[in-house]
Amino acid sequence: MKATDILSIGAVAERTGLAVSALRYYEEFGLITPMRAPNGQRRFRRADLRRLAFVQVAQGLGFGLPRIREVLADLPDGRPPNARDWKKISAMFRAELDQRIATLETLRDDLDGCIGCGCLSMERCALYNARDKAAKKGSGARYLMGDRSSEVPEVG
Amino acid sequence: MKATDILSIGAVAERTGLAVSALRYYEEFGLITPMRAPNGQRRFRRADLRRLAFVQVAQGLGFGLPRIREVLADLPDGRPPNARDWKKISAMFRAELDQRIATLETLRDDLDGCIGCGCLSMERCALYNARDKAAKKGSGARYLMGDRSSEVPEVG
DNA sequence: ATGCGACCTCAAGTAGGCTTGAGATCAAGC
DNA sequence: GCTTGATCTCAAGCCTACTTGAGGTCGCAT
Repeated sequence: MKATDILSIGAVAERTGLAVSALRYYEEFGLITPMRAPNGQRRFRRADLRRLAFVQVAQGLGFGLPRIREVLADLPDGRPPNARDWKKISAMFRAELDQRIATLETLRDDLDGCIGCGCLSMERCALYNARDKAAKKGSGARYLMGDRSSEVPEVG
Repeated sequence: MKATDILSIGAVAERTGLAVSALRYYEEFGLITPMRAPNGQRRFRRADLRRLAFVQVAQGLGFGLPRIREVLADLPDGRPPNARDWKKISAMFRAELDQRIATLETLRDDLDGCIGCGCLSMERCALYNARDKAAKKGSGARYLMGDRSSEVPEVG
């Protein structure tokens, strides 16, 4: 192993694009467990870089940190994840994405079925009722990946 | 108009399924502007119920309150939204959903392309890089509609 | 020896979307 | 007259994923 296998928090921040503060937070949260130098400074290994890459990808897929922590607990710590490990994870990701896509498509279809009715009836409207199944799972956080709520789509 | 056209906050809460506190918050936020009884209590009209139904649907579609407020500003207050109003809104919703679905599908395809490689390379991995475009649009809030991050999908 | 940058800890702040609590008022029922 | 329940206002708290700030240490270069 080369000396570059042991990295300071600043070096890791630069490599991963994560903020130093985020790295410290991740440690506190239990996503990574860097070693410590005698002076108390954090020392990161390759395995930590892999874990962090995983965290970033999983976040991009929309997973929350608690869920990511769970999944990380299953990933090998000392060796790179092998095809088997990765297949397991990716199958889960895929199921997750398929689920989400399906939900959105249902919503879109309901929307199409509703165009022009303008009812939004609490008793009858498919869209109104879709909300119960689709939304309000988490207590906060309803913004979506790729959310463009502050932009104004130019539509008719 | 019948007497039931004027509702107390409690009655509205019951009808819409929203908490009383949420209704007050919505007023403060500017989503609704209920009238006031001489004693200071809020009095809601049918129009308010429609607006609230709209808020719930829009939230289900993943819009944030600021965006919903914008859209509501365009909706008629005194009369039910007509086909024209509704078509405008629904076109926007649809664009929004199509966008989100496309993003997820891209992500899923990248994922499929990556299965078995296990690299998560910061330089080369499509998934890792997808994160830059797909995620981190908002500052917080990465949870998704239909998020199941606290459940564990039974996979392989 | 002094200044600089990188690091440390711990506490508090941010945004979004609410909820909860304290303290007050009001209408109705007994 | 008094309690009960619904309402009111205003302030503070909660959750996620962090950032920011205060105050201190470490090691190196000048």
